[in-house]
Amino acid sequence: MHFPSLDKDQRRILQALRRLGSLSRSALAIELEMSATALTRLSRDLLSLGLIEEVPDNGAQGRGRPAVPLRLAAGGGYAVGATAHRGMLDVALVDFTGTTIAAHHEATDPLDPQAFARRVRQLTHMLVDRHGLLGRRMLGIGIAVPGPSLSAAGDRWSVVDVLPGWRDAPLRDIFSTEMGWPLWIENDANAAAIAEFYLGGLIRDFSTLVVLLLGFGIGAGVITDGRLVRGQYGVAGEIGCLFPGHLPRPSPLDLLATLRADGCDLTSLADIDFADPAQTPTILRWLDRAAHQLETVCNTAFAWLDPGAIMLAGTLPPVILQGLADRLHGADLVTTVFQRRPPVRVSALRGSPITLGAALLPIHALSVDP
Amino acid sequence: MHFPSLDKDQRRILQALRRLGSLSRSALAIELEMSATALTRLSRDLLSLGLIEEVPDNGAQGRGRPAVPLRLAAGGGYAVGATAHRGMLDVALVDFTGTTIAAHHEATDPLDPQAFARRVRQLTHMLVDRHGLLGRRMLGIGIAVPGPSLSAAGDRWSVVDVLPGWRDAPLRDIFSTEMGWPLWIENDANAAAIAEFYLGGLIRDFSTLVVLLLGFGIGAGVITDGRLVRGQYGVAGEIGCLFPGHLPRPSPLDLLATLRADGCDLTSLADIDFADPAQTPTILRWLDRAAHQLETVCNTAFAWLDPGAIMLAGTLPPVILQGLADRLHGADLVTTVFQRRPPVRVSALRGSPITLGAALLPIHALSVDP
DNA sequence: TTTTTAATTATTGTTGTGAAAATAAATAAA
DNA sequence: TTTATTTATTTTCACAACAATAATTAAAAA
Repeated sequence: MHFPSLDKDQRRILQALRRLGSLSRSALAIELEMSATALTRLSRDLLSLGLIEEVPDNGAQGRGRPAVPLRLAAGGGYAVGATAHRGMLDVALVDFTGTTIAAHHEATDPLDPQAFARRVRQLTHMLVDRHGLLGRRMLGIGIAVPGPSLSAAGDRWSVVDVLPGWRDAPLRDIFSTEMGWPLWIENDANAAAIAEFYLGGLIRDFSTLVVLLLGFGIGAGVITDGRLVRGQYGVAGEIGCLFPGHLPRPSPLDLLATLRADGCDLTSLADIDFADPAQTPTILRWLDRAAHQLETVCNTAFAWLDPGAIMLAGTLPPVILQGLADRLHGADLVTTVFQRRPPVRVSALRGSPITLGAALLPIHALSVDP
Repeated sequence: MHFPSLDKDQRRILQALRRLGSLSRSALAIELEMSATALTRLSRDLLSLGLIEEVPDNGAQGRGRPAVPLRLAAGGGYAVGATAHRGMLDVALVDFTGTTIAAHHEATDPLDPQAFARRVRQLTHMLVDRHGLLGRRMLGIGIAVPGPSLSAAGDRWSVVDVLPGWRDAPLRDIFSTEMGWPLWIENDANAAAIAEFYLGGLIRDFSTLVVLLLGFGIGAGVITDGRLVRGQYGVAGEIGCLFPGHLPRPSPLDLLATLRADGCDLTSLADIDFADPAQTPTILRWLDRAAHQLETVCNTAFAWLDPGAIMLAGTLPPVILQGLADRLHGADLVTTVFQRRPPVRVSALRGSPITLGAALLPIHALSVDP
């Protein structure tokens, strides 16, 4: 049922195109240090698989036969991503280039894994139908889950208690029997890291990065040398434990609680409004405190991992994330190697990086060797 | 000049033997999920390269043709490791299994990179001669250097100022012109991590680990999924920066300074003696403080990297390292996943893990794909 | 001698490879 | 307009690597 696995050289071609956009065969041959012959053959195979395509109408380039650039083909296939949250369900479809084809968001009652899988399957069928993808190649589905990315046995997940009925469930079995597609299950922060890597443009400049996900709790996804870091037991990046239990953590829920304690009458994260004069002072104060708490996180990330960038992502309004980034940017972080400024950025993705990253998991798996 | 690079499957065989000791061809075929035919061919090649050998006199095993276990061949080659310290120079030779053939330690005046390379070459020739290795295959030399493991340009090293004349020197050029052997240059803590991985037995149980190196400063080497983590700019694991500049760091030099401040008349680390009643109280006090400082380091290591084990290594007497480990072991670390105890251990290597790790670099390079 | 398990050897077909030659498609020059 | 030149890509071709199957040999115990 899996997509025929690709050659190492084919993978290298795809990854080069993902990083550099479009390149002619001869430019690829130079970039990847392969013979033109090999490149002709490999690109022919990838073309016939529909994973890449020739760029039409390419302008004048000087003497000689004009080069025909190659690029990833949107029609190379599509992949599905789904996120399991408390009280909501996100599904996204992306094409082979990573572009979003469709996204769906809905509020739900808490679902057990079986019900979740059934609903995701329904939604996928609906979206596939609506966007005319029936004939196209389905590369697989990625599911982002809050909690560690592996377990002792390798198939059970210690999902945090926001999802009743999920703890220690054999998610892989449940999902794959329910859906039948090639399946990837990943921690939500890791999924977000994948999304920022491929869609946030980080792949162009960096091979090592950290994504801080301020969601229901606080987690991090780590990529080094283009690979996800999961750790010995799958709990790498679980930085929530760095915050003492009796103190508030710099999460969106904490901001909400802070605002409420200050007398603001908010019911959900969506009500947070930096422009509201009643909220502004509290938010500013919270930003200072949260940034201060995150300083430690960033410092230890730099010390241990030396990422090319730290991305902030999560459910907070962009203004607020930017406020955190500005404060961290001005802070006295330890990354003074090579005189660079602390490269803390804010996610610029449209759509949930978690769900998009989940959808990219099947595509990522095509690009890196096992 | 490089050793002919090995096949992916050949590497897998070598790595399996390194992890499991010795296995028969059929056991390897099962372990690595390859056909017996393939295993015959691959092992024949490795045998003729002299990298593996058949284990003689293998006892009775029941009916059927007895299996002939294979193991790594000590005669498969030798590798050299050298460490550049302030005021001393370490060289070690290891065989292909990683066993130490010879080690040499000498005090020197501060050397510039050229003089260091010349001296290392001299010593290597001497040791090769003395141990009759002339006909054997030289796999290369690894050099461990204090400081980041890469640089912006990729060939210059920001070696810390303990080595005058080394900062920003093009070490790769200098060493390879001076010595002519296949060359690896690595951060000292990373080298120590390689040594603990292969020689400390960690490879048997873990693929992710952290080595804390308490040397002149304090650094760490990180291995995830069997690969060294270097980070975007080669400063991953440079955890010295986590300690505020105005406070003492829990390094051997700091212990020495603390002892002196308490009136003990010591001239070097070698004079530190836990059994000396004049020192014991100070050392105990220092242990408590140092362990407390290292708690943060361990916690952030667990949070970011989820290592299977954290090894303590360095120039301190084993009793003192063990004291640190005991305190960390009892401390309230965050690694309560799967109810395991914090796996903080003390290096049990005989010989300097830095120099041994440097010597293992050429061997490690044979085992992992680029 | 038979049985059992380990390891090797044909045998065959597939696949991937680089070098060199050939072809394609443009610009520059005559 | 024609021809030469240049660069990109493809084809041809001889060959090495490799895997899987089946048949064979090896070395022991029953």
